[in-house]
Amino acid sequence: MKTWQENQLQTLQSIQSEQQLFQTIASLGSELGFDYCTYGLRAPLPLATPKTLIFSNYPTAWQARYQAKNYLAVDPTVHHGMRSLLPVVWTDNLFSPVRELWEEAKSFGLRYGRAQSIRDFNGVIGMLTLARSNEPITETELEAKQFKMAWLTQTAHLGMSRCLTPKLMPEADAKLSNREIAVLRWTADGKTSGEISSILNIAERTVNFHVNNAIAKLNAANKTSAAVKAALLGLL
Amino acid sequence: MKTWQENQLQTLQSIQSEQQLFQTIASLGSELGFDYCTYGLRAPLPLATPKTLIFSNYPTAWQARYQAKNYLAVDPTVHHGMRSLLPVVWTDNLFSPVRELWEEAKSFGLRYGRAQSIRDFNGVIGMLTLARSNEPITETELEAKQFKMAWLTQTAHLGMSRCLTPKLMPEADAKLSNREIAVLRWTADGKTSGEISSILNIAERTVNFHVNNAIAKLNAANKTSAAVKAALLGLL
DNA sequence: GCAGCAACTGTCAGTATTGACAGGTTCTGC
DNA sequence: GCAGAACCTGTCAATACTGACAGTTGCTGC
Repeated sequence: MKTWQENQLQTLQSIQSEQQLFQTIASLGSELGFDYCTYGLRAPLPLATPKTLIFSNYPTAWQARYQAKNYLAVDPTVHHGMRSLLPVVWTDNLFSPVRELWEEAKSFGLRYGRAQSIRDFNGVIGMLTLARSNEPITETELEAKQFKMAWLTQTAHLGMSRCLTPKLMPEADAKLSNREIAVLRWTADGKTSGEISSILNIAERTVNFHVNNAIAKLNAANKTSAAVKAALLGLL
Repeated sequence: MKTWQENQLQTLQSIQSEQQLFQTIASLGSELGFDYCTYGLRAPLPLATPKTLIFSNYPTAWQARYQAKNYLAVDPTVHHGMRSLLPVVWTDNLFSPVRELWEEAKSFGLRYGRAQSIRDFNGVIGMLTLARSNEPITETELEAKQFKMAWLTQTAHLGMSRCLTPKLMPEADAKLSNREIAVLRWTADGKTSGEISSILNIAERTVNFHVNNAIAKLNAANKTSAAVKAALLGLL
């Protein structure tokens, strides 16, 4: 017999389309008592212009508004989710720096919500928000549901990132050879080609050879970019 | 009134010594029915020689044995925890590649266990293992406790990494200026100083100036190392 | 007003990296 | 036996980075 969690997990892991996956997640959120559900995913690369994807069943008018005003850049829940794994519940205090966003959200019926983020081993961040219009979230309810919500955040992200990571970051499953990995590791630690050649007892030319192969495999512009990509993607 | 989770969280966040913290975590594990508890933490830097810390109340003889045979390098639970956020339950199948380790562990009374890892926004990985000698872990028990165990994994790591990150990676709280961050971001994406000077409309010399300041603040040997450190530590 | 910081710019010599030239060895799987 | 991969090595010219020289400007907080 499978546990409830394993069943849920298996379901979420077997779905191949991200749209269907989100529908399933939203319905699990609904079972937990939340009409609205939003899942956001942020790739760690490229660093200067990070890619963010959002799946949501919020009212479309609010989604449009949110995008038009670029609320993503100032949303305190997003800000929190970018630097903490702890769940956060929507409060007046949380939204105090951006009163306008908060008032507008409430006018669209988004009054009570809870968000939590997670970071996987490819460096991809996922954030799941569950929200509703009517009933405030009580301490008692939190106590009862916190675990399930955390679990849903995690499994939702596992499923979604499985679908989306290959599209957003094709380099994530580059196969680096052992030598390429070793050389990149030392490079990332700040060693020059000459130093690495001493460490590995090979010619400096060979070090550069492996570095260049890694640069090509990672579709990087240079050594620095290759080292950063490999490190962020957990290839080292 | 605070929820059970918030209380636990607050307790774990208020303790300052990592030893005391581990004691508290172990007793929470005990409440969940597991006599043995191990928490391992792995810093993402340096890449070539990563630092790992382990806190454990396993029999000391087994801990010594584990270290002597360098089982850390082959332990399948560690291997799993390094690349997946999913919990893993000890099974014969899991340990099939390293029968020796598994037989020895059992001889020390480590028969039934469950491990899960987590990765925070500094890139630090934490893994919590709960184990016991006598009673097998049933599906029913898992279903009942999975959420709490996941929660404990998370809060344990939050507390432990709060204590240990400053010691292991002092650069983690380096304060980079806005320009330093911008320049490092583009550097990490593979742009040369000349390209960045065009992007930011400043002289190439100025780009190098900011890069050098960042290198100093991050205690890095060169540009590449600075970019990798900043990226892995989430400073960008 | 002034200290301190962030941001900006210049030159120059020495060192490192990149890209393109052209190979050889060793091992694994079919 | 042979293809393919990983691993290894050499030279050379162009480009990029590093470190040390020596400043100016503008803003913030005391």
